[in-house]
Amino acid sequence: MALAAIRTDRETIARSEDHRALRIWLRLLTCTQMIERVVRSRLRSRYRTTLPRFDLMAQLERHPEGLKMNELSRLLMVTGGNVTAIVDQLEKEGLVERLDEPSDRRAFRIRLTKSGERSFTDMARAHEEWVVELLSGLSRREQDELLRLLARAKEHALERISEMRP
Amino acid sequence: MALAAIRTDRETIARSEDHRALRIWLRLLTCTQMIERVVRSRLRSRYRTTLPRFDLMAQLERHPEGLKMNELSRLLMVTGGNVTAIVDQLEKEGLVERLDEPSDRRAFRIRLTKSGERSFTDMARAHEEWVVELLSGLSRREQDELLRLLARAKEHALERISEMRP
DNA sequence: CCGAGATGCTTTAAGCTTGATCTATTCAGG
DNA sequence: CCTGAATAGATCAAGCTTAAAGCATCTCGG
Repeated sequence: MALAAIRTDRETIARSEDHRALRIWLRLLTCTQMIERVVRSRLRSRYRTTLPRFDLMAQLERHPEGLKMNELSRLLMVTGGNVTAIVDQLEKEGLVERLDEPSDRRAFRIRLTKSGERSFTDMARAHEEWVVELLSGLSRREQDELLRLLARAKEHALERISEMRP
Repeated sequence: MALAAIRTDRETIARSEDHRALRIWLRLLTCTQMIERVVRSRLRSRYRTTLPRFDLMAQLERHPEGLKMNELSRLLMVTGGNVTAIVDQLEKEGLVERLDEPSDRRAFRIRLTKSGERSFTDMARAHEEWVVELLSGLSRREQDELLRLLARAKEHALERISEMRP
């Protein structure tokens, strides 16, 4: 829930030029949250898991040699404390394992177990189907254009962020 | 954190047609989360508040006559239990008040206090500046096009959702 | 070689969120 | 008028998330 100050029904006519930015922001939020809600709900009801766990397993699936906690933290863009708790849960379910890192006794290397690999493959297939279906209303050209605009919005926002002081 | 199964660095060349949908989804997520993170951080450090509270106050600012809990729940798209906790916190800080609803003894009407109105006006101005700045890298035409594509993506996704079984 | 600073991971408190459940109240139909 | 169903809001357990603090370990410069 992260709705900005804007007219009663979200996407209404802007009061001024500046409101376009607020409307874009609001639409980004509602689109993202709508798809996220569907995905979260499906993962919970069909696989008894959660989206953060799924995402973490997705990162591990792409790195068969495993990832360190701080690498997971960076890739997933969440804090180390959060990664610790999610890895704890997955380890408890036997889906991942913590392996010692010989070159650094502070660190661990997290890897999917065999059970975790099978489980993830199953969920990933369904996940892709859901996302494809939810976004299938856009034509090929519209999808390409949306990708391009989101990429531009992101890179410009990143520029602004690096220029801003906290 | 809701990253899907996709190539190591997020926005890489799709393996197949279906991956375009995943890439769009991923870009939606990273754009949204990036802006959200900035806004949350600013609200916390400069105003000692949180984004959900800001959003709730935004809804109340537009309804001077107040809103019932279930109306807030619907507008903010979160569960009633969540609204209860956030209203509790804002009431404790003297920013909102719960008024009896004469026609229904089960219900309350939530309204901003004078203090809450002043506080919100202050934050809303800053919030709009931040969002405008973060999205200012896009041209006017690109912003219009992004709004249009997000609207189309949303309406199509809504259609799919209403057709899907849970 | 040693000490200060940095790093990796964990723990803690606080906040948000959901879905299920509970109590009090309202409403509609017989 | 009465009863069963629905509704409004609160509570609870579980999960995610952050920022800050703590401990163990590593690195680098003097």
